[in-house]
Amino acid sequence: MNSLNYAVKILKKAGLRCTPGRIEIVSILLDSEHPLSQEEITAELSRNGLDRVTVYRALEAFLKVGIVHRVETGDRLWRYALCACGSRKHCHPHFVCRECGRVECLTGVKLPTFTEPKPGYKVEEQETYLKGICPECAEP
Amino acid sequence: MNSLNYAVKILKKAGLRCTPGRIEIVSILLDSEHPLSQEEITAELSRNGLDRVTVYRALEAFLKVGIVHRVETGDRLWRYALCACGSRKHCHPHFVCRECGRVECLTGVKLPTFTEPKPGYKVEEQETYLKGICPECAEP
DNA sequence: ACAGTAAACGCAAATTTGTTGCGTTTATAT
DNA sequence: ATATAAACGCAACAAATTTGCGTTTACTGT
Ligand SMILES: [Mn+2]
Ligand SMILES: [Mn+2]
Ligand SMILES: [Zn+2]
Ligand SMILES: [Zn+2]
Repeated sequence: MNSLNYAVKILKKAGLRCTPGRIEIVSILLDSEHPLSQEEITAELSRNGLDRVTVYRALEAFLKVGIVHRVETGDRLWRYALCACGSRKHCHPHFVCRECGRVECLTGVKLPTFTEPKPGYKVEEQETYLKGICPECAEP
Repeated sequence: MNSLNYAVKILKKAGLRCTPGRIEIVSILLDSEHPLSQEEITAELSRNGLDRVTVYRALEAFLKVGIVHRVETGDRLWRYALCACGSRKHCHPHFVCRECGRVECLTGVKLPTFTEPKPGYKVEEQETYLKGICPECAEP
């Protein structure tokens, strides 16, 4: 199944409307290997694409129903990726390259469990960011 | 030793000038149990406090010499806390309450080690945020 | 197929958070 | 005491995201 058809399926299952714009956003996220910002998504939209505001609102809606997760690396840019785990919660750590800024989902890596780091503190979700140098930016 | 005198010591040791403004910022951070944003710091400054630009520049200088660390919880607000470890790198996870938004340094909790999560990815620093409910926001 | 309705959209303006430029003041070393 | 670079204040700027509001469109049920 191509990513456009799969996008429709994802939206339907989430109870969202299948507008051409939202289908394309989901499909772009499906085809991307790493989390994307609004600007990166807008740049990949076909001609006569969507307004920025519309992209923001779509991503917010996707987050609410849990089909994407939001990656917050501290550069004040929000990036979004489709969830394999079907929840808006993070189920893997993320790698951030200090050289090229690229962000990557470390889907194969387990998160350690912090159930109650201090008495009375209930942990519901965990985010772990590993910052360093990616293979492409490493000295050859 | 009161926090004002201790602040002077910290600034001197870091090679920064001991201006009344910077002494007060360090002292506010010393007295705080949790990381503070520019706005929170400005609010605690004595009358005829500092310009907000000055506070930002002081925090940036503190970060550069490693006397504070910056906490980035994804709400687009940077918060700063004094380092026990004497480095700008994170040496403990942080807790974020989804109810009251309060951020806390979990100084007692060890960070797990991810040396090379994927082949070729060199990790230099790690940030871990635990999100959930703090004791004060938990149902009684 | 058709009408009603709430969701999605586009555009303009606003908001939030942090940055830059530049002239003035001040802490500190000599 | 003086020189000098660091620190400061103010105004303007900048980037990312949000809000308001009127219009369009996808779906639901005839
Ligand atoms: Mn991810
Ligand atoms: Mn901390
Ligand atoms: Zn890189
Ligand atoms: Zn709380």
